[in-house]
Order: sequence, then structure tokens, then C-alpha cells
Amino acid sequence: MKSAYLAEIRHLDLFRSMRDENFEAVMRGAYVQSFPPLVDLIREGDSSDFLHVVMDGSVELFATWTGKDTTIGIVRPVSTFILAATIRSAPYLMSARTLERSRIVMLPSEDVRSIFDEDSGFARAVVRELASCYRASIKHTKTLKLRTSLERLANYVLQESAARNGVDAFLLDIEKRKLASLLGMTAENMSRAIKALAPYGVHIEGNRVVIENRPDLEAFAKPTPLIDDPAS
Amino acid sequence: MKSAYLAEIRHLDLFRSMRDENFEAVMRGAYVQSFPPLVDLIREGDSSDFLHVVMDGSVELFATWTGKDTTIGIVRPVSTFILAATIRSAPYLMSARTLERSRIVMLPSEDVRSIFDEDSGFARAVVRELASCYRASIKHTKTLKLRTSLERLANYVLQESAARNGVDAFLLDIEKRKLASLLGMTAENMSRAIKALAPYGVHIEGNRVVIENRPDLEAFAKPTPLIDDPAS
DNA sequence: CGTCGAATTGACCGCGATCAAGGAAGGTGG
DNA sequence: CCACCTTCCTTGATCGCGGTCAATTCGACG
Repeated sequence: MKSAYLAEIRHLDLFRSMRDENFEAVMRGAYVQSFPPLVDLIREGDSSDFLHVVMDGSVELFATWTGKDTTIGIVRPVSTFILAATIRSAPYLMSARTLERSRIVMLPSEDVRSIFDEDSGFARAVVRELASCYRASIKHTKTLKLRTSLERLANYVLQESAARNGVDAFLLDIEKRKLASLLGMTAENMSRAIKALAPYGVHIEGNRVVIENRPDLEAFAKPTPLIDDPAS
Repeated sequence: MKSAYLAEIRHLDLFRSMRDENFEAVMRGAYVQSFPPLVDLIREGDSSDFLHVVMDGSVELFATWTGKDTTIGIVRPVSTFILAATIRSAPYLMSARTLERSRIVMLPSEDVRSIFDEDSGFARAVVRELASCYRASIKHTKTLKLRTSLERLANYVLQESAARNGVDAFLLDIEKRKLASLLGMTAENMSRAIKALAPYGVHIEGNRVVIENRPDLEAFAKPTPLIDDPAS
């Protein structure tokens, strides 16, 4: 594996505080693979053979039931996914597919579990990571159950802006239909929601988002750190 | 604190594998308190001062936004709640209130965190617990986004039956309006959903549930372990 | 260009929310 | 012991958000 990747992975919260020897051990069994867009990486129900790390590109996590499917999240570099299944040796609850050409590092789950058992620094990092994932999932539940689709979209726009240091204009980095699914609505309804947001000072054309009246938008969206702050 | 409580807590997955000295240390700062029904134990946004353990009674976890509120989960003896906030020293994402007269053990968060830092057995137990919470939350998201309210109710009935060794008749241990909120619907809609379930072989009168035709119910509910199995 | 998938738009429908009223059950006090 | 009250549950009528179906339009790419 390229040493540039090794360094990047080493700097992830998850791997930063583990001992050198253990990091090297877990990386010995790792391999990198490059995938075209729309490749299924894992399927829900499968057993967890690898912990995945996204180095480049992006990966969609989604779930399926009786033919329908819904987007649960998007994973961007550099971060891991399906850590919980790896730790619990349990079947994946979500499927994953690449959205664009992506480079993925795969760490054998068994290696991760055995290092986890003997490196307390790593174990603590895993705890922090899982606590974050759990809290993110609770926030997702809250926005789904407490807000209308229009409110969810408005808060999404504010979140994306905040993630870019509060700029008022930016590009959506996700297909609208994926965003619709993530926010729990249909693609058609997303189109209408985008129009319906204009009176509150947001204009979206193609993938270009412009916030023209932030006070109005915030008055409508009523964001709260207890739902919308990705940290905390 | 009564030693009976100590023994029960000691047998929780979370505390089972920590060293004796550490268990005693974290229990020294603990205290037990008995609450009447409908007492607010914590409020979302507050900082996490205590890890709570429900010994008797039941506790509702719920979240609020702009006046509305929704039930996220019900905690029954013997288990803990808001572990993630404790570990991350982050504000609570959910509020908690007693549903009935309840006995709660409260462990100072700071003690939990410091033991967590030095007892790797405990740290691993925390990881397993958090991974479970996270996976449960994902399952909740999946049922919300992929199913209609009637399907959610049907699967809830099957889950409760399974939790009682598959009996065909049992009592709801939660108010219908709470159940409605948990499943993401209104109390009125719950009443109608209960009626609508009768053709599939389920009859609910008061808090008495009777499954009269399990094959029909299962054919309609289409349960899957990837959403409905509380373990895994 | 031509093609294919995404996005948009319109028309319609239905699930579930809301509003309003009535009934059942359980607890309390006279 | 019973009248009363509170609380939850139920039922009916109506509304609207969001889903579905269908038909264009847009846009990226070969």
C-alpha cells in the first residue's frame, strides 16, 4: 500500500492513538482497491469481513426492504464505515455502493477485532467513533420525526453552508434524488421543495445553491445544535 | 446502596467484565433515587453529569423541537441510558422521564469516564453496548423510512410476541399514545391502524393483544432480522 | 447529434395529521 | 358507594403533505 495512504489513515481519529506495532499489524493485512461508480461494496445481511476506509471518491450507505430502498448516509474521504458490524461480528445492516470512482482500503475484520482486544488506545478511539455514529443516527431520527420535508431541506442547506465555513453559495455534492432519499422524500417532492424554499431566501439551480437571505432561512429552518450540529 | 442492586448492576453486560476494584470505585460515587411517574430525569441539551441505570419501573426517552415531541425509546430494567453522551462529555440529545414509579441508579459521568480510561475490560463492554445502540437506531430509521405506519405496527406486534417466547396473546406494556409516537404516528392514527390490522389476524382490545392468524400477520408484516431482530 | 438518466412539472390520489366530539376506565372525594 | 373528574382511547369529518403516475425537459457524455 502506498505510504501516503498509510499516513492518511494513521491520522484518522480512529487510528491516531493506537500503538505503532498494532497499526502496522492491522495494515499488513489491508489492501487498497479502486472501484468504478455504482459498484456494490457490501450488501446488507452479509457478514462483516472487512472494515472499509474511503480514501477517494464517495460511498452511499443505503438500506432495502421489499423492493424499496432508502439512503442512510454518504461517506466521504477520509473515513470508515460499518465499524459497528465489524466490532460486533454481526451482519451488515446497510448496503454500500460507490457513487463515483473510489479508492477503498479494506481491513480484515478479524484483525481489527484482535487489535481492538489488546490495544486500549484503539479501543477508546473505537468508542468515541461509535458514540459519534450513534448520536448522528439519533439526530437523523429526530429530524425525520419532528420536521416536515421542507424543514429538513432548509436545515440541510444551512448545514452544508456551515460545513463550508458559512459561505452563502456552494455546490451540492450529491445527486438531488439521493438527497431526497436521505431526507426521506421522493425526487419529485424534492423538486417542489426547492421551489417552495425560494420565498425564504434560498435559490437552487442545478447543483448551485445560493442563500440570499440567511435570516429568513434561519427563521424558517429553526436549526438547533441538538439536531444539526455534526460535531457535539 | 443495597447490595441486591449492586449485584444486578454487576451482572449487566456493561459492568460484567470490569475489574472488581473499578466496579467498587464507580459504585462508591453512585446513588439510588426513587421517582414518581412523569418526573423529568434529564432534559436534552443539558450536559451529562450522570450515567443512569433503570432498576425498577420504566423510562421514556424522547426528543423535542419547536413544541412538538416524539418518543425515541423506552428503557426497562435493568439497563442504562445516555451512555454515548457520558462517554463523549457531550450534551444529551434526548430527554428522559419516568413513566411509572421508578428506581434509578445514577453514576457520576466523570467517574465512568475515568474508569473507562483505565479499565480495558470496561472499555470493550462500552464498545459493544454502543455498537448495539447504534445498530438499534439504524433499525429504527429503516422501519421509519421503508415502511408504512401499518407495517410498523404489525412488525411491532411480532417483535413483542417474539420477546415473550412467541406467545400469541400478551399485554401491551406501553400506553398506546406512546407507542404511536414511538412508531412515528398520531394516537388517532394508531386507533385506526389497530382496526386495520384485524383482517390480518390481530386483535387488540385495551392493552390485550391476540394474534389469531400468525401466517397472515407475517405475510403482511414481512419481518426481517435486519430490522426487527433486537439482537444481532 | 442521439442517447440515457436525472430533473422538472402537472394531475391525481391516499396516507396520515388535524380538529372536534364522544365514550370508556380508573381514581378521588364527598 | 356513588358522583365526578381526569385521562386515555376512539370515532368521524376534513385537510394537506407528500407519494404516485405520466409526460416533458434538461444535461452530460459518447
